[in-house]
Amino acid sequence: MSVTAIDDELWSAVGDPIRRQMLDLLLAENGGTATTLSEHLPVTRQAVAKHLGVLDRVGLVHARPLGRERRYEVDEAQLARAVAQLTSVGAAWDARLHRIKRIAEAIQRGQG
Amino acid sequence: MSVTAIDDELWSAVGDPIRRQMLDLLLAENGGTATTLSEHLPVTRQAVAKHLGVLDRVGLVHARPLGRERRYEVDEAQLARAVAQLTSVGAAWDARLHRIKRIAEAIQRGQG
DNA sequence: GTCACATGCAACCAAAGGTTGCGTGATGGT
DNA sequence: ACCATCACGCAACCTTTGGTTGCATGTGAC
Repeated sequence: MSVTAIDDELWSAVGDPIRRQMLDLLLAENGGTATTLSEHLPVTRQAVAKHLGVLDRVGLVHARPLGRERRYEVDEAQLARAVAQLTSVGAAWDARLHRIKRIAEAIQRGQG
Repeated sequence: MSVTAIDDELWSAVGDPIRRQMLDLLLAENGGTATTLSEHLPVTRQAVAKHLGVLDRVGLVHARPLGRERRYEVDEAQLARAVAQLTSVGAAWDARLHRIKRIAEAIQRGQG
């Protein structure tokens, strides 16, 4: 199996900078709507709504109708899973880099 | 500054699943060309060449003409930087999640 | 009821990822 | 030296994705 044995959908969901900011905002303000989020972002409400759709589809957020609003909240378990995957990929690359470094050093010793 | 105080270009470079696989392959095989990489990937050589262009532009890989080939190698320092950023974003979200959990527990204690 | 506001929907645009086809330049065998 | 081959680069074209504007709908407040 590949080093990046992760859920590509989940990764690509957090791969977009706007979506990352949205997750930040949702965490910071404990939820929000397309309208409130768009006030803090450089894109329109409709663009935010589409991103919320993406995040919803991969389960990173959930919507709840609240009056005439549609309030979104972060699914903490799913975000934790995404964080774990980020960490995992980073760790894998890190391990490869370290292994390469060890091999390089071994060669150095052998030749030096 | 935002929690995701990272270089968006660098992130979006590793945000693409094909490019992540390419980095894996380049690390595993200690470099490669568009042709050799495409043999292990579900896309054409031309697509791989475009991705290599992206990775090259953000400095994650460097090309070196070698005979009639154009061999690419990972820039270890830059990849380490990318890994650090992945880890950093993950850590930030993780901290927020933990803080939320603590607050929730405090409320629980207060109400219980 | 009516006015305001938050959404939802549709059409339209631009950039990114992908493909095919073709031209070119260096390798290598004869 | 010659020619077939292999690796590349370039260009045209297609599809998806992120973004916009404009308009219709529904819910809340007064």
